[in-house]
Amino acid sequence: MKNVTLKDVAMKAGVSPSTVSRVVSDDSRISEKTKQKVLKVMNELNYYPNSIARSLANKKTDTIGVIMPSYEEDIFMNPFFQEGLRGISLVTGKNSYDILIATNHEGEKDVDVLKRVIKGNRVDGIILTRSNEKDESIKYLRESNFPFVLIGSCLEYDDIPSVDNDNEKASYELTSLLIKKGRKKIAFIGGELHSVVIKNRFEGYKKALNDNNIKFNHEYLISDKFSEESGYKLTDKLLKLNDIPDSIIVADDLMSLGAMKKIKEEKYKVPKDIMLASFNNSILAKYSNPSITSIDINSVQLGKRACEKLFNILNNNKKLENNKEIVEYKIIERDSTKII
Amino acid sequence: MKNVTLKDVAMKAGVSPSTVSRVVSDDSRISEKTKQKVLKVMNELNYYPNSIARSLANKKTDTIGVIMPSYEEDIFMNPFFQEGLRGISLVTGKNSYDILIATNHEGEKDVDVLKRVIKGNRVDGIILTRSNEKDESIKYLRESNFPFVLIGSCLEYDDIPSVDNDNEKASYELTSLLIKKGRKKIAFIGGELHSVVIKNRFEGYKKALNDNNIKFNHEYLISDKFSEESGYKLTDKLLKLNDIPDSIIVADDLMSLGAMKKIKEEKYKVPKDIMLASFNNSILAKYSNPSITSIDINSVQLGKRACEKLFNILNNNKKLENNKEIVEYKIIERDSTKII
DNA sequence: CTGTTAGCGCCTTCAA
DNA sequence: TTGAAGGCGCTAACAG
Repeated sequence: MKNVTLKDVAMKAGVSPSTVSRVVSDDSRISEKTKQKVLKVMNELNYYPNSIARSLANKKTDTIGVIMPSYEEDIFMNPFFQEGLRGISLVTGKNSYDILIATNHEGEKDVDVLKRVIKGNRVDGIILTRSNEKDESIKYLRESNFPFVLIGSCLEYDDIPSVDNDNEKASYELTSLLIKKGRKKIAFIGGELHSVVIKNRFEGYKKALNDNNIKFNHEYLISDKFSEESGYKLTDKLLKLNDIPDSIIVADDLMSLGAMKKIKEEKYKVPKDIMLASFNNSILAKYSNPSITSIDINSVQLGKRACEKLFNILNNNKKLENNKEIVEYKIIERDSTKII
Repeated sequence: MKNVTLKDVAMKAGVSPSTVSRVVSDDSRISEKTKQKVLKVMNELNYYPNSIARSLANKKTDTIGVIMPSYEEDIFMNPFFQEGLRGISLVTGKNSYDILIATNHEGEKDVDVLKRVIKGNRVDGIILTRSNEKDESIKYLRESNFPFVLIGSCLEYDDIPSVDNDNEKASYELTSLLIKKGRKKIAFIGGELHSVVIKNRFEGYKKALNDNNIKFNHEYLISDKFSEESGYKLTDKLLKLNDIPDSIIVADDLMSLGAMKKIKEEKYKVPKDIMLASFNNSILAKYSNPSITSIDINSVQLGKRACEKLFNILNNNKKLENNKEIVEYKIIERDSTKII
């Protein structure tokens, strides 16, 4: 069963293909009468435009590419990405766009995926969902001048359109909260250190210590992968120090669950012996026992704003809006930092 | 800066376009020598094929469509979809495919999205991530004879290529577990009742009751949306009955957290007063307090197998393999059903 | 093994 | 307001 083409519609309606094309793309210069006639035939024939052919002709795909972690990475499962995707899909839907999730083909590095997708004309724009130090993808996108928005921040360039929380400030506040509660031996557990988010959070932590005349103890900074298991292992290290911390800032809820598990196993009490404060405020933090104080980073909003910004760029709505947009965070204080 | 085309490569290499095309598609009937020559030029010119043009010419997009819940639905946030997507992306990557997430454009119903994507030639195949009773999407896909695989089951047709757990059996086992522990007043909290998964799980529950000569109490079956909040509210209803249940089967971890919260608020003890057993075994179940017995449905595997099945269909690897594939589940028993 | 010739289905000048 | 013609970049016969 062959697909109905624009030509078929044209024939049956007794008009030229270009006329039908104009109806499809809602061109104004066309009489209401022929428009209705064509629409009727389109309906009768159950015609749908071939979007591949359209894309080829007008160089527009009505698709944006979202770069997620590759399936091998633990972080793929972080609720953050799902929430961000939800925000993005809300905006793409409103703009009649769809989303392409490019996956790493055999042997492809992240930049290769980008190149293939962009040079292959598969998308009109890109959303990056995270950033690393000296990020190759950002570098490539910037140099190729392809429309994109970063969820996160970029350390090297100042002209990257991006949406992010003020992670440094959030971390500063979170650390200050612990200090206010009388804690001085505050450790920091992070995910991969080349990740910009982690760097920012670490900076805020260090600054808070500094501003409160607490000297930074190198033993108290440890980091590894972004997983629950890694939270567990890192905490184990902390608890084996001669001078164990009285509180921990953890860069992600998932990791903090691992941390909590280890702390309990070693018979320490949260928050009495060790306070715990974390980031991302996924549902995990709320239902942990004790519940975990966490920074709500509003991931859905991050995705939403990133996508809106991308559409602004695509539509050339001048870049009057600031390149770097900040989404508000909120400290959700829970039992893990409440003195009882 | 115009993109380098196949033609440019052909000229510079001194061969015809078709020769270059053959190199791109790794056609066998071409001499190693010219192949190398062309590859060299492709490299020099930094050529990438325009995949839109390819698709138009050969009617193949190297993309599969994954139908997720729309952004308005609470269930969008269920970890299940993220895990399934991870499994899918593993397989698409291996097959050099990408994933299109079609979003509901303004005013589009679910079937409309399907039609647009399929008739628009945007994908080679579709993966449906859930199913409802009298599912319009399934009906449409089946009738249009478009390659697709369902993660889940279909009640109406027997010839739908699908991958699913044996949810009825799983639920039967879970219920039997509670019965074995001496519970007789077992309630069932489900998500939307038109969802096939819920129906299956409910059937298993009922069958287990039946086989154990426990009469099914209609007051003990309640259901609503697939959210934490709905779990909370539904449990509230249960606890207001004259004869409150001594255990609850909950159709999803997220809901069971809501249930747990309500139970605690009303000062009942889990598992002593009320046992709780749930489905999906997301990390939430593990870290709840008390931890929740849950069925591990192996979502990543569901996604993976669904995608592999889809590729089998696309490659005409005869349908020798059974249409309905079952992925094993596992009961993970935790504190919420352990008598202490 | 390689080149030539037509399209794939649509959009976009340009002319009428 | 409409139609004709050419082209988007690539592939698929068909020759040779």
